[in-house]
Amino acid sequence: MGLSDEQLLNMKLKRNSILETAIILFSEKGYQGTTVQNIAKSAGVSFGSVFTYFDNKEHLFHSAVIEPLQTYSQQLLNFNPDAEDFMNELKKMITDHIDVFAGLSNYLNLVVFVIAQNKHHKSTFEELDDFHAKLKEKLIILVKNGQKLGLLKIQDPAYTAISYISLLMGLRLNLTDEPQSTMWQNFVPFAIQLFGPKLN
Amino acid sequence: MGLSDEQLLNMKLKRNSILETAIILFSEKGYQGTTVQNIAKSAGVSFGSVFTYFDNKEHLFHSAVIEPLQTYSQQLLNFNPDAEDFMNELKKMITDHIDVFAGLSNYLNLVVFVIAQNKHHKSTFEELDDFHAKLKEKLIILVKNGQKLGLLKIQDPAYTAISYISLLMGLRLNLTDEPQSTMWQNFVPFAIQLFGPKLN
Amino acid sequence: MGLSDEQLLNMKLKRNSILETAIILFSEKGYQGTTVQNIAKSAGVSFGSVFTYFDNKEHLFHSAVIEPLQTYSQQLLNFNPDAEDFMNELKKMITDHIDVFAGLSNYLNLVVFVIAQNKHHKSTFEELDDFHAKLKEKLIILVKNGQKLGLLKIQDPAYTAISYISLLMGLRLNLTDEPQSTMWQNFVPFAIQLFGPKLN
Amino acid sequence: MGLSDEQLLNMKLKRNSILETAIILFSEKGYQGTTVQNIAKSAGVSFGSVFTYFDNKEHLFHSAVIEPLQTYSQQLLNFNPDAEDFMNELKKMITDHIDVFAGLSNYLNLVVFVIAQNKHHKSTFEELDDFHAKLKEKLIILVKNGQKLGLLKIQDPAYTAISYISLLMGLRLNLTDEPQSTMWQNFVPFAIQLFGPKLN
DNA sequence: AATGAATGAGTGTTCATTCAT
DNA sequence: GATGAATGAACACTCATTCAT
Repeated sequence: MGLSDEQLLNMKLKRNSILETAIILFSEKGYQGTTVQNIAKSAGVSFGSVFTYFDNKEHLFHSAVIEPLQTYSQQLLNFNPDAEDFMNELKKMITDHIDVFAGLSNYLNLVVFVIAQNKHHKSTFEELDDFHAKLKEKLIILVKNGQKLGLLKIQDPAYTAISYISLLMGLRLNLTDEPQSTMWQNFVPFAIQLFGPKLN
Repeated sequence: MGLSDEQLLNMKLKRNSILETAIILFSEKGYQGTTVQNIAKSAGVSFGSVFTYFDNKEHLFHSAVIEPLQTYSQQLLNFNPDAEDFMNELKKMITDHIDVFAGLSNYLNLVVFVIAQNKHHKSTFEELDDFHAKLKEKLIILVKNGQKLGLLKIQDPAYTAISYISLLMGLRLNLTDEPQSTMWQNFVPFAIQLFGPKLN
Repeated sequence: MGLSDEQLLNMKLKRNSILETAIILFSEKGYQGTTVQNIAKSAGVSFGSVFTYFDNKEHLFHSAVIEPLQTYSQQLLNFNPDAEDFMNELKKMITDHIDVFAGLSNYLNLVVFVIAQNKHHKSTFEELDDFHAKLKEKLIILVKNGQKLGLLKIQDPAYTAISYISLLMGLRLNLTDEPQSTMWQNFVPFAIQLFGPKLN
Repeated sequence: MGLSDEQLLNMKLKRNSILETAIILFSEKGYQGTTVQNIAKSAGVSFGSVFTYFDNKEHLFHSAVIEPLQTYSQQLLNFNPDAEDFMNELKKMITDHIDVFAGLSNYLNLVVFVIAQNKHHKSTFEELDDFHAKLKEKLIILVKNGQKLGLLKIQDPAYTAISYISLLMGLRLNLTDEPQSTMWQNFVPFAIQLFGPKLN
């Protein structure tokens, strides 16, 4: 006997509720500082239900890090390195990226925990690292095009990409308290400068 | 009858050994992921000895974060915002800062943990934040002077300072694996660009 | 879906088993001399189960002292200070009290520990003290009535009550080893004498 | 080379200071609730010194219970069961006993702990029990004499002795808070009644 | 004799995981 | 599938005792 659609929907909602709660709690208190009980209570589900949806705590953590990555990954990779109107595309990309990072508040803490404890969360770290490599590669292509077009100064494209990503992550750490405010947009010009534009 | 000089020296060494081990382990596995037993074994002292030198685990963590801060703080504040040869001072400062951050490898993870879990490590966070504010203020003065001298483009000095610090922290996170290599120096030009120099 | 009736009954039995074991062990070895492990093993439950039923050791101790008090309290207050046949009521009360104290063997040690360490078990002590005050008050009324009726010699009713309670407690301490024997009944006449009866 | 008189005196004083502190602390917090560190600090001696004077904690506890017993024992046995003026001797004895118990405040807690935990403090308990037996025997002789002289009603002398000792101990437990006040003397008539005097 | 650092067994408590209902 | 009681390994911390100085 299969489950009714309603039941299936219900389960999906429940799983989501657990996952979202987990992201918040893990990001505030870390992996070890968060208990399964905490998550269950905050998510309003019974203790045992957490294990119905996730094999164990480590899997839950993994899902909390990796599942949102799909969305963010799309948003962050959503630029055209071969765009004709290069400078506009660059500005648009940076503006979009800043927007995404401004909204990441809880989630980025998770990423930082995984990076900091990469030996403990090995497979999770590797998935994050894959995305990081992908983003870096696409940025390198972008930079190379900008330089070919004579719109960016000549400087190492890989270091440019790393600097840029680092700035975004560093900002997220430094502005932890900030409301996801318009203030973030003020950093767009600084990010652009890292790319070495010949004219602003 | 007090303790002999030799004993006192020995105790100092022992305390140091515990503290340095704690920095490494806390930075690799976080506060909750590190056990006092771990630290004792790695430091080659008995379990009980840790408590001879530190009241409890929280105090040990606090010391692990705050005591090295004295050294780093001096190094990072060691620049002259009113220097006559402004551009040279700016380059020298950035080169020095990059050097310091290149060597921070384990320690910065600790800082990141404190920022990420600032509610849990409240008093520790506040001390870090004090230093951060101090550094920011001094950088702002520097930027203002550079702009007054006509050597830097006009842009908000506070945002400049935040961008710069964020870049340094972001780099440290992204280059976790890197040997404290000469590679780091390649990021100096990118950091300089954040300050908006009129001529490179 | 709640728990089945059978489960609920089982839990009740388990809680009781822990509590009774705790009373025995605490009374034999004191609060600090008894470990939670001891109690769990003697009660035949797992270590963790103790904490399923009692928040912590202090709460368990509190329950071990206070819960039986309800029963004993009823038994000890079960006399009529205004009875018409005064001397019979007095004798009946004393006989009953001696019976209760004869059966208290383990429990009274607990009470004694709480009194002796009243600063450490403050709230528990206060609850015991409340009962003590209630018993004393009711005894005072009884004595006053006996004196009004001309059946008891005139002596301070409060001191009479204290002497009587003290005798009961002192006996329990001194007869620790005694089987809860008929021997106890031999002390009834001595207790009566404390009340100063004009004719025996 | 022997120790000077001054040194010997000093050691005696130090040992005494430790012992007296131990009596107070053990009586307030029990054997397990008191740490050697506590005692050392309160006595104003170094931690290690405690072990210079007492082999271990158990020995210290034993001494704290047994050494004062010499004094109290003498005071409590200081009556003449064959006195000619029987009733006066009885009253004097009771008055003296009440005085001693009024002053016993801390010490009696110790006794109670030993009785309550007699299995744990076995040898200490036995020494206390010896004294108890001695006191009981002497009281029995006294009672027998009083009955022979026709001054006390006929009742079992052993139970009389036990009742009397129980009353004293019970009072001490019940009046823990009381200043060692004159109030205690008010209980003399009640104690006398336990002996069954034909005329008061 | 005096000191207090060193040690590690033992304590109360937490918590991920299992499993019967 | 949902629940939460049961379990015991693991943790931070305490403390009696030892011992070098």
